[in-house]
Amino acid sequence: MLSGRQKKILQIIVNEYISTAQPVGSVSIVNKYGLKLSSATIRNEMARLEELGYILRRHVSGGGVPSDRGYRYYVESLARDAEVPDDERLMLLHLFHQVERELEEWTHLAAVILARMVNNVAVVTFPKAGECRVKHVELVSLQDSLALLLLLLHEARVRQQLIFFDRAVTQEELSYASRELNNLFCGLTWPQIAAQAAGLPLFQEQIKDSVVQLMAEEDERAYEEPYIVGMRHMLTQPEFEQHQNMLRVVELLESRDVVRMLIPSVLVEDGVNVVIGDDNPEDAMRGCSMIMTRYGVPGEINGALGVIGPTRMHYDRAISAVRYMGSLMSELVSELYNGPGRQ
Amino acid sequence: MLSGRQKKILQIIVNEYISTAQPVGSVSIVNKYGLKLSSATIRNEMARLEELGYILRRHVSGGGVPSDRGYRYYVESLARDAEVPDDERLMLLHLFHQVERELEEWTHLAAVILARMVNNVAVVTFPKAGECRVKHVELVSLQDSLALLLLLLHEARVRQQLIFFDRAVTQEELSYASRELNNLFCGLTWPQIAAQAAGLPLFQEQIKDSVVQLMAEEDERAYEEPYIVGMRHMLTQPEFEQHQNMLRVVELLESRDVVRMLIPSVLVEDGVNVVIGDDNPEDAMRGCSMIMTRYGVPGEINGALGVIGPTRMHYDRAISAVRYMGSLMSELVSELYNGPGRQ
DNA sequence: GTTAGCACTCTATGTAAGAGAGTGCTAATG
DNA sequence: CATTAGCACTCTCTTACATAGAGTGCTAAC
Repeated sequence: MLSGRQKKILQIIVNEYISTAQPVGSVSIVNKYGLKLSSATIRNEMARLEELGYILRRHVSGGGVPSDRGYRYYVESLARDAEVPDDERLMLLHLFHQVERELEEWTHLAAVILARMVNNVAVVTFPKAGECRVKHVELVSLQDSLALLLLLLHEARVRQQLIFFDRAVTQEELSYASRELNNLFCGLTWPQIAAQAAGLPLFQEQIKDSVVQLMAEEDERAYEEPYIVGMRHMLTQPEFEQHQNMLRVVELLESRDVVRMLIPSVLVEDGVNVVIGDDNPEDAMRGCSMIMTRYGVPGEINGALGVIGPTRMHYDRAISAVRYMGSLMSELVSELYNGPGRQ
Repeated sequence: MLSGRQKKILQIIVNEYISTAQPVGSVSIVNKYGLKLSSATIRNEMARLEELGYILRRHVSGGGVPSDRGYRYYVESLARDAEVPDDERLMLLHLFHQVERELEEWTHLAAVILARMVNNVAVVTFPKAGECRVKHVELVSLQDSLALLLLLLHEARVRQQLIFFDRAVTQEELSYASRELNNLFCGLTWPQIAAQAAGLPLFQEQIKDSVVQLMAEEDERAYEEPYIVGMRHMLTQPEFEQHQNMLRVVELLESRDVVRMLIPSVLVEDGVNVVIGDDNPEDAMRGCSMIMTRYGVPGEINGALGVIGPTRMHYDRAISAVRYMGSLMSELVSELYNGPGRQ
């Protein structure tokens, strides 16, 4: 266990290192924070902190740098409860009400704003229901034997696909089929649709296949295209001045795989999730931390959003920003989903 | 005018510098390319080339580096006619036929492939018709007074918008309105729709407004979201080892503004468009070149695609790749647009 | 338990020297 | 007259070394 003084010193070291990116020495601690202690005492305590693994030294006589463990302690005991100041909240609310009432706009805006708030990369996924259900089916003839299938799913999500028939099909036939299939499919998930008895006209069968295929794809690619925004901010951080570090992270982020892989785990638990340094599954992300949260309507719609940056990051700011943005997006989504009628 | 020999030497210098990123000296030219000339002669010619502005020297006694002018000459006279080898073409064709028959998939795939072909950033816009026209209108009731407007435009592009009515509206009313409005709007542009005489039921008027608004937006934001892919490739280039250079370019690319601004000019002329170094309007792009082309169906659908990289880039490869990708995408688009019936 | 004092360590910075690459010029050559 | 050999010269890059500065660890005194 850390003593109160050790805690305090650790906090100072982390704060100082976070904002200067320079190893923190015992003298500067005394000078800047006016403790009623001498540098020698600080040194003793720092030696203890190093022993316990909370700080590291790059060289025997270089100042202290927080270890992952140090950051973790800092986050657990000191940075959890920060809040976004009221005026900033207001400004954000305002921003969100200025754009179109559309999920796509919102998720994108959330990513851009979040990235700017924390000066790092922001990740925001499009929210998605557990299993998609048909809301409406529409067929539009494009040419003789070519039609467009429009599939409206719950949460106002639209999917489309071209369908080629092996014979000419008129718009009337298609309209009729739309009505039929709407009655049959509305409200169902794709396994339910697939399980329906056959016996449809041949070309309706073909449409059914397309519907099932589209929905299966949709369910499968859970969080396909997260917005990943703000590299320009993150790359101004001094840790990325070395070309190699920078490259590894850019590669990883641009491929999106990592981010995508990480998201499912976030959705399990509620609240803000902080992954620091070594905890990252991916090697290239060892020097980075991620702060993520789920958002949406519990049990109905789930999205994830968060921040990625170097381990040396303003955790208090990042955590509060992520938490607030999550709650804001949850509100927006549930408003959209449950309808705006019931204020 | 350059003599044949000067041309040859310039070509060697550019080639050599492109692949090594090192200033090219007179001796290495003689050694590597087995010219029947001494290094002194090469030096004389290089002095002349420098005088004419085709090459630069960083220091009095550092080898030659192509200037923007040198690159331009190189591109004009030497790299215009390269072609993508047949086997690579086949492979690409194959790749495109493996994915879904969908524009979005294609544009994204084109960007990814192009970036990998040239080891730089690729830009691909979604193609877009000059003026969008209504193909189909559909209305789906979501709640009492909330409906979703689905607007299908030509080129199988779908737009959607939520509409709030000030009274409850049934699905029957909406379906009826869909049919009515389809008859009225089908094939029209938004100014034509807006110009139609009024006299519709009030809530249909509201739908009309939404349609017009959606289409106007669509026409306005011409090339909104180009795919910009492959930073990881470009950033491996040695010119981006300096943090500053890297930052400037990442910032520019991530903001997308520049790319968006550049695209209209590309669409004017046919063929592959090469912008080298200083020609770039944006300061931060001075060290970069862009190779762009339009694609699509002339006069009907236009998209742009191309490559961005440091001025020291494999122009022959880049130009041939862009040209081929343009023609490939044009084929795909026109096939989709004119229908696949007429091979 | 805390602190002053001091020797010690490591980095960062600046300077100097030498190697290497490449040039420009001059004079000789075919 | 174009070409070439030869050579002095220039500039960068690397290595080595010295120095200043920051910071520590330890010991002894308070």
